[in-house]
Amino acid sequence: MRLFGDGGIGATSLREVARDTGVSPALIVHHFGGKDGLVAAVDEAAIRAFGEAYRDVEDQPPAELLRRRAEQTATVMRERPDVCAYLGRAMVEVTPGAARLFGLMVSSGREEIERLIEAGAIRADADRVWATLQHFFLVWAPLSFRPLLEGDVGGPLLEGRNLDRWVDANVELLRGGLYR
Amino acid sequence: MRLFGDGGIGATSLREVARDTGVSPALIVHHFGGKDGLVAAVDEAAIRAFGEAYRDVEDQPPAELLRRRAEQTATVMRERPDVCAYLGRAMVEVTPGAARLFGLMVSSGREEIERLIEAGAIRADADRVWATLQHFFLVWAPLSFRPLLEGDVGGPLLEGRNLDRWVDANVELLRGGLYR
DNA sequence: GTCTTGGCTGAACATGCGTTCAGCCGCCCC
DNA sequence: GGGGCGGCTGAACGCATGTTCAGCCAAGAC
Repeated sequence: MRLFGDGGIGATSLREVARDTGVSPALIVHHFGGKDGLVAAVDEAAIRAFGEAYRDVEDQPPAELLRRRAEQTATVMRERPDVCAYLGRAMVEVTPGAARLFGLMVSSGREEIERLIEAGAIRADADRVWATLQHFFLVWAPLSFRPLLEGDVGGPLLEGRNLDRWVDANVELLRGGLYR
Repeated sequence: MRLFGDGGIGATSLREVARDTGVSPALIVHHFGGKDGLVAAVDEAAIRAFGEAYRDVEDQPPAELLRRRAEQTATVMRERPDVCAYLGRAMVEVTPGAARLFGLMVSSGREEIERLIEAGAIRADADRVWATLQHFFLVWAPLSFRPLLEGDVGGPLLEGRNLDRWVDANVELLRGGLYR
């Protein structure tokens, strides 16, 4: 997961993984059936690790729910940067598991938005599809653009106190916009 | 550009490009000095094509400026989907040119945000760094996530009338938020 | 008509890839 | 203590990649 996340999935060879793990390439094939199998296993592990952060989040007031979601992602970033780096890559390399996860997040996000609109917590004239995607992008783009962020913005934008600032910025943007 | 945008830069071989163009792989090497040179040339062409859409946008009222930016990107998506597909890929594969472009967009976006804050058009307590990145993500994420969007959401989300909806959704989110 | 030039190619090269497979070797059962 | 077994490996395979290079061949100069 760490190697795939750092170097990209397609660009990381089985031999690299084997060398890093201290086993032979043949063993990886033996266990996982090939590189695709390995990717599928890593997908599953990453999705499980990420999904665990999203337990018991129901029944919160809308604004708090939003903050909770962002905070949970920030927590995963802090505690399992490898998982986040991997999922960010997997999303843009369109791993089967990542596509599944995306489908899940979009459809459940969509349902939640519908619910929030009905409850009057979100503007009724909001575009349901794009509102869902905006939520997704604001949370996930930092993961997928991480190499770019760290390479050019410079600082460790996705660590420490900066993550709190990121959560705050997202919550404030979604609550009240940026312009006045 | 089209092949790199569709299949990814690292995953598209020189031979594929040669076959599609009707020349020999050796000619590409002869002209561009190798695959890296070809990527650099495509980078430059894409950045130029994309940059041309951003001419003469100064001196607009803030809210209109925002809309103009989004509309210009939407226009490029409509007229040069190849450029957008390529740049979306280049951003996540961190091509040298894409990193340069990202640096440029972030620093100029940052300056603009400062200006808008001073002018009172943006909340003074906004986080300058993250506000810049939010703008960037909302505009660029659809480009980089395009394969995912089309694969899973289904429809041609980045075509026709959907692009207008995308622009509207972004403008409304940045102006007034989503929740109330 | 001949010569020169330069765009362009086919064939080959070294390298690295994912994968296969015969077989080693330490562990557990009898 | 001997025998079977399964985790694990080294070496090889076929293939695709980026790159090199000697040389073809049409076009322009004289």
